[in-house]
Amino acid sequence: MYSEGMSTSERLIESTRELLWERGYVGTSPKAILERADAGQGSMYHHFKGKPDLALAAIRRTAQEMRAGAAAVLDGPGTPYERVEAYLRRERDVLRGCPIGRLTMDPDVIASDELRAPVDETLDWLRGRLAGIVEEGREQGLFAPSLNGEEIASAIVATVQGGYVLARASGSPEAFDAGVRGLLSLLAPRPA
Amino acid sequence: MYSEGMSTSERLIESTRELLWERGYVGTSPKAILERADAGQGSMYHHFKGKPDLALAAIRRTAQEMRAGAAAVLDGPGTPYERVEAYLRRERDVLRGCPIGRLTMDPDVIASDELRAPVDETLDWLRGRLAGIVEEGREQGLFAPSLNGEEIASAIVATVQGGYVLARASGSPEAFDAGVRGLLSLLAPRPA
DNA sequence: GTCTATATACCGATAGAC
DNA sequence: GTCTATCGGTATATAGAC
Repeated sequence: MYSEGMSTSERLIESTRELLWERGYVGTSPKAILERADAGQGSMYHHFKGKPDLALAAIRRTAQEMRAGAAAVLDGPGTPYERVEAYLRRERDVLRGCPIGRLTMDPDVIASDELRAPVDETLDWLRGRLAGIVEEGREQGLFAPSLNGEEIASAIVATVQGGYVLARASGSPEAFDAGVRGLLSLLAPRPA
Repeated sequence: MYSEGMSTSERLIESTRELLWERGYVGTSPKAILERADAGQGSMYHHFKGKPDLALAAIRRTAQEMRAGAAAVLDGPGTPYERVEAYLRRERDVLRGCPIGRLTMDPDVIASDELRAPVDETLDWLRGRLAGIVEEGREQGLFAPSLNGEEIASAIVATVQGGYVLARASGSPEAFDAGVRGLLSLLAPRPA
């Protein structure tokens, strides 16, 4: 399933990342992970303390990757509006949902401060980053002075996370795109 | 757990509704349902064909209830903006998440057209209802002519659904409320 | 580091007595 | 309608050989 150059522990983490994305924490069994990683029981319990420990490694890596991807867009060129737009219109595998956001619907993840931490930190970082960009745009007179950076940032991230919900419910990315277009139309910079 | 006047099949459905909300479909076992309903294996398989059949009854009822609750607010008095605001600011048990929306993160629900149908229909109905209200507001000159009812409606529902994600990630309703305030500030009617 | 064997509990369902 | 018994399979982990 993975390139030969990948260590067993790497294959375990990558398999876990995929399964957590597809099926969540509760829906992912060690057995399924081992089959996908082409590894035996012994390997998993040698490298990791158990399912929660392996999941934590997987979640941390996914969180890190998500941050890097978002940062690349948010640090890109353009006006604040253009950077927000680039983030919202960014190519996504919409029907697969957000590998980080979906974990918030997992009771065992929410019940564990350790597993929840990387999820919280990632979304919080994203909101903070967007809030700064919105504030920047407001100072430039691009956005109305009545807008609050933190609040708009929350609405932006929520629209994306909720867009996944709508898309998966309907089985089509259309609702996600509609929500993004709607938010962008509300956010459109005032004509100079 | 339930009033004595409730039939076994009613108790089974109610227990399933609670567990689906708390733990999702994958995370809910017949055993847990039976314990909560104070019923035996035999009762469940007498009244229902199995777990999917019972879950379907529970989901349909929850969907029906959610529609009725939303309709009560959306059909209420006030301008279109005020009705959208009433919907967004409506009291919610934010940290519990949406009992319908959360099902979209359940792989077994998404894999089954039958289980997914009530979820899809409910969110679709909600979007349609909100789209009508936004269109109404636009005709009244309350909202900019550039806005599209369907798109704004999608953004509204997505903000709510995504708000649950942010709240559950952080363990606090604050992010949900911030997103709602942000969206409302963007939507605020143009001064007449 | 990896393997196989083993363990206890639970999964979702069926059978048949009452 | 409800109960208990039973089923083959899986969940998550440990033990110990190699």
